[in-house]
Amino acid sequence: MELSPRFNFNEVDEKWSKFWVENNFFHAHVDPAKKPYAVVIPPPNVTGILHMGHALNNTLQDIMIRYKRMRGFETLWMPGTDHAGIATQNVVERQLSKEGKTRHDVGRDEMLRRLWDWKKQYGDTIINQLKKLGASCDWERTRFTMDEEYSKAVRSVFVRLYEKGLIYQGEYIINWCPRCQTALSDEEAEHRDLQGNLYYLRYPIKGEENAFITVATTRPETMLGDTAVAVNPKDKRYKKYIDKTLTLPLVDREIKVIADEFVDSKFGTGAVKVTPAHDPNDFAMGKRHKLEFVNIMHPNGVLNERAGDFEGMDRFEAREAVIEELSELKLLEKIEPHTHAVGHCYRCHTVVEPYLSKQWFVRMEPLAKPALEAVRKGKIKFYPSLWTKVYLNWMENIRDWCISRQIWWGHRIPVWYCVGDGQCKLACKEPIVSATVPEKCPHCGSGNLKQDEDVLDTWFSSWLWPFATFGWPFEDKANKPAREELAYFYPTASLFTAPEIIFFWVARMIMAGFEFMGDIPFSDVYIHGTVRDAKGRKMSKSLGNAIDPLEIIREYGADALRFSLIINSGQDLFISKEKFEIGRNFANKVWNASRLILMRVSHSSADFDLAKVDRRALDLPSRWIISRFYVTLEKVGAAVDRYRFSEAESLIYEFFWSNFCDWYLETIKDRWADENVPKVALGVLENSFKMMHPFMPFVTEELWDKISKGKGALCIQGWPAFSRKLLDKEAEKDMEALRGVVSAVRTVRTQWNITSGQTISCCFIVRTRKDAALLEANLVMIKNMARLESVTVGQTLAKVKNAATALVGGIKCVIPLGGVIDVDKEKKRILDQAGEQQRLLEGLEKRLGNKEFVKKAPAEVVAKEKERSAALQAKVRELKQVIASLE
RNA sequence: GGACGAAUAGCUCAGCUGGUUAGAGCACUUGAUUUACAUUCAAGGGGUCGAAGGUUCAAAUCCUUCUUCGUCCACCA
Repeated sequence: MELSPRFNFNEVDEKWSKFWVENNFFHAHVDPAKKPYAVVIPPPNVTGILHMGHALNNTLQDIMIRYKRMRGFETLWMPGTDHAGIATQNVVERQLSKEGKTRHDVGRDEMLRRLWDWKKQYGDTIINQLKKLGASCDWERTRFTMDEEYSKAVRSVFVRLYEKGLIYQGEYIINWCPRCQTALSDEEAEHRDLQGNLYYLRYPIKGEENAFITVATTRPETMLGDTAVAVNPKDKRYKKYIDKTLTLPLVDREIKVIADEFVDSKFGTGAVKVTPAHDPNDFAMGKRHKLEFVNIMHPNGVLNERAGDFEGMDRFEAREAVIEELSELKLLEKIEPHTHAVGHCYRCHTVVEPYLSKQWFVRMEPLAKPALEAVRKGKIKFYPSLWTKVYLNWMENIRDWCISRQIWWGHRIPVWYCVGDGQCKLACKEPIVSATVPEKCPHCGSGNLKQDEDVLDTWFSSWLWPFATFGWPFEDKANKPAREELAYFYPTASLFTAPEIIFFWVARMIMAGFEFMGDIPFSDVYIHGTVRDAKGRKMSKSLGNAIDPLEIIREYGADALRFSLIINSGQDLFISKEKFEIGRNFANKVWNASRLILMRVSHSSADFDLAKVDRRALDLPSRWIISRFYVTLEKVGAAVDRYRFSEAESLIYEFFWSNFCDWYLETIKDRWADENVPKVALGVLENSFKMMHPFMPFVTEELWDKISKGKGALCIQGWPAFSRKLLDKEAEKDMEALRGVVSAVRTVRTQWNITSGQTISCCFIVRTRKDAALLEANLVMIKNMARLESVTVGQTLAKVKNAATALVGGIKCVIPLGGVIDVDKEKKRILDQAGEQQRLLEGLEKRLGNKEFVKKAPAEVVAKEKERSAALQAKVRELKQVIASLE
């Protein structure tokens, strides 16, 4: 069979991703004979296009899922997308604005129609891209957070929590995005340090000439909504002013000086302006002191009628204007530069406004309790474990969750208000909370009901993902199979996500799991690093530093993308395009090694069972490579089990490239006619495909298909079985010795600048029969690997003039070089070597002479050191003799 | 302000429970190639393991302090 000299991933990738899906290999079902292993995908936004973060996240999941599938688990990888309320609405609003319209121009129904159209047209984009990556999801189950069934779960959860008293409505200061014109949760407001100013404003004291209290603020425009000035009751400077009346400049409102412990006397002037409607702390103070709440702003950030002359100005415009006017009135004392953290909308990056409005909230403390316990007691484990503390710290200080959003794309809040038809009584003011559309008001019977305008936070649906994707709460009683599936696969096994998602999603899923399923949603949480550019900046479209994974797939192949990402994924990844060469080169190496074997080996050799072969019939390199394979297999499995994916790949890389290709395949080059050699080569290759498949599914499936046709698809093969008996310690040790000998000869070759045209011979001088036998048995291999013309093995120290020498273990290589050798140079080299060994020996002997060491160190350490010392002594002796022979 | 992490070759990092002469990839130098692969092979140079103390027979590894970076959280107006 002919293979091209390059791995043409372009011809291969699509073929297999189609093949896997068409053959339904990834469809999971209840199988009592198998253990379940389920992972739910972090649902990407429907607006999403695959970026490096997705590529990393999904490759990790795919490795684990493919690995577990091969290990005999019934694996389910549940895919789907998230409706991403604000993000999606923003996308469609941008389309609208190209037509010169806003969502309010077209109205809610038309806007929703457009949103669904958009979803139908583009919503599968990222799903298709995940298929290109090789993700082995159960695609039949692909869910969307706004599927009808899923939406039922969301409404049901709202009603349940409301009935439990865990959902309430109230007027509070929330994070408001004036551009999106919606409330945001605390997590959705991203704090960034901004260079701003601290403005010192003077508020005149009523009835006193030229007397002021100076307050400091970063947002001077909010002074228009001030309803008090607060000082610390212990602050001696201000004691006399407490309860005095001030005149609020520009709006001429009379406000009181109040005393509140919250005020930090050391900051600013020690006196704080209090704006209860525009600042969370002031809001609390306002409640404590029963102050008036003056809202000076429209939802779009433009000042309203309460702002007097400033009405109609944007908040930042007003800031300038207020300062200018106060300055003219000589009421601006000074301006100091001041850096402080300012919240930004996580979707559009507009500066968030603390804004007073009526919203729905979830009471989190009761939900957090079991979720905290589960992690504290280790029922849920984080990998790496350091994230445990981050999680616990947040959960211990959890605050209520604002879940209403003033947008249209999402799950509409299942609350209705009785508008009444004349006969309405007081009771009808109670909202009607119902999972289904109520027909009439339960109090007055009126059918004139109006649903709450708001929708729910996107995360209020995604926190149900691990069970709502199965069809929970199964209101359709006939849906028995789905119930069984949930019972079988829940709790799921592992969750793979990025650190910034811990609060948004992971913590909330754990809470929902306990609240609605009475159990953890998953037992392991693997937190992977962030993908950054070579300079360490986050990859982002706006920075223009993003590398498109699809471009890498086109140019280097999906396996190259996957392999390169994972081998760099120990912590945060610093990625540039060249980083993907390692994966491309490795996939190509796998391809070419297979090509070599295919060119020499007939397919009948494929039935060779590595695990059952009689080792005694094999040559040393074959025994060695089989043992190396099993050592690697065991370590790779252990690494994946511990979520150490980059380590697993390094092991594979080292084994396949440095051991199998560079040594084994090289040693057998002239021995394809031997009985066992082709079988071992093919056997190791086939088993390597299995071991490598979770990491590089495409190239391995392609090669498996070429080499092992008839055994079925590689992706559903069993993981090679391991047992200690398959290891061959002796072969490993012997082969290491011979590799050292070969390397030593090669070094001498390079050092003496011996080109390939020149043939040299080597004499090995050994002390033990065992070494002699080892060399004799492998002379051909050594000759080939070290490119030697002739080799002899002797047991006496030959006195050879003009010879380069090298010592490996107990074996001395003597290479007569005739005229090429510069005796002085060689002498110096040997002397240097001897000096170094001597130093090592002295250090060792000092340690061995230390009674404490001999007494306290573990016996095997002492034994090892003694052995080493003996070997070093022999070596030093040898080197001295070599020098003598050069005299 | 709090919490957590990192510092090892020019660069990116591994080094897990203290125990051979601290490793890998990239980059660099030199050489090889009618041979499966130049997306290759071989050989080499390059390290006071951030600093200072301490514990120990033994420290890159454990402890303390410091320095420098990073991440997350937080209402200092």
